[in-house]
Amino acid sequence: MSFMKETTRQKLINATYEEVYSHGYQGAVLADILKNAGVHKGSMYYYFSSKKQMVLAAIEEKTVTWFSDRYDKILKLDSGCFNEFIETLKDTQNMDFKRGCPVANLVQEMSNLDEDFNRTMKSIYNDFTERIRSILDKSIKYKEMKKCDSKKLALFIVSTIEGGFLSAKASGDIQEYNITIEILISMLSQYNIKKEHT
Amino acid sequence: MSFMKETTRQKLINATYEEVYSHGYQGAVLADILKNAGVHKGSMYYYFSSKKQMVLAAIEEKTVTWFSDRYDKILKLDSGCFNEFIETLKDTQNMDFKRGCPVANLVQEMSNLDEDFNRTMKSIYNDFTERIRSILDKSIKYKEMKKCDSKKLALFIVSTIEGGFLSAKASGDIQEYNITIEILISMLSQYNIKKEHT
DNA sequence: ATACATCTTGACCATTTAGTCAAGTAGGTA
DNA sequence: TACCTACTTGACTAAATGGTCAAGATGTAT
Repeated sequence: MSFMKETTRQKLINATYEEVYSHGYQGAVLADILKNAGVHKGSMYYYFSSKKQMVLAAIEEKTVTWFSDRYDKILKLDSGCFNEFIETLKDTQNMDFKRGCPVANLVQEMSNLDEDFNRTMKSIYNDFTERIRSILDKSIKYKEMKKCDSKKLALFIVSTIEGGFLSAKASGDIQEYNITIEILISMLSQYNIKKEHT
Repeated sequence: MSFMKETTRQKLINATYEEVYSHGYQGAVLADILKNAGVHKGSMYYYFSSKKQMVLAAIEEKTVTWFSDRYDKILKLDSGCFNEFIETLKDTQNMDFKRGCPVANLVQEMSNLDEDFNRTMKSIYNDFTERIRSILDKSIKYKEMKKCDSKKLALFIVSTIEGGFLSAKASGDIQEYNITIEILISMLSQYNIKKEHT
């Protein structure tokens, strides 16, 4: 029962996330979500009060993990944080350059149109930046990185990642992301404190 | 006649651009465009075969100038190109951070959904990058900038600008654009060849 | 004046789409 | 068995929206 409840709700959350990631919020068609979830309409309205509330729930529950899956393992490290971060930046696995960044997509589409979306996306975007900042702070703490304004630098890094993501989506060429990251890394290397031996 | 023709068509182009800039393509409502343009529906279908074709025309005609208005004056310069470029990056006039970058918005929303939009946005985005590249090449030519891979660097700069634009839209804080640009400029300064006197 | 081409008007249509609802099913419990 | 709560079903509705069309206006050339 409680198990079934989770299953139906989770099917909806998953299908909603996919549909919105592919078509945006305004382009997401409820009937298609329901078809892909294998759930009937009335059943959906048992769990969610509206399409918007369901999408908001899907975004919050699925997008938060998008970045954390990627960067949280770094925060568990004590040493090697900086290098591991650089390596992670280069890793394009699990990145869908055709559809772009699910967070950026919704920021662009909805932030200026709906206050609830604005709040949600702002929070997710900010969490991402704070996560990067934590990595920088740890790198500084462990003397792997020169002191700097980590808040500003984190914002710069996030902007560049998102911009690289966008460039790749615009051109249809993953290389544009890779090149952007390559230059970002070369610029970040001026903050790197090379270890002679460890 | 030919004058009236331009007027009606131009009213449609302008209203379409505004509507799409504000609500995206999928959120743009034809009736609202027509109301704002002060043009009747049948009249619109005299000039354009569909909503999509009208939007595509509006994007092409209005967005191409978005960046060129901003950067073309730099290309007319022979010396001082690099410094002028840096100054222009800092200039946030005519930038609407609530609505974001009109090009980026449409890339995010439509590039993976429609081949015509994909082609159009790719072309505009590429033109922008090429324009930046020309500025870099000129700076290098006039020895205001160190030699570098201007194509890659231009892409990096565009990615960062767009990412900064996105960050500002996400947070609702123009400062996030300013900070991103500030760090970009400090990183670009390593390419700068300082003139002792001129 | 007449005729032709260039636009304009707004009523009308077909489709899509989010949301409602009353009836039904199933599992647990007394 | 009887009953209750938790959930499911799918037909139905109302509104929004892109697109069509036939008739009308306007201007220009002969």
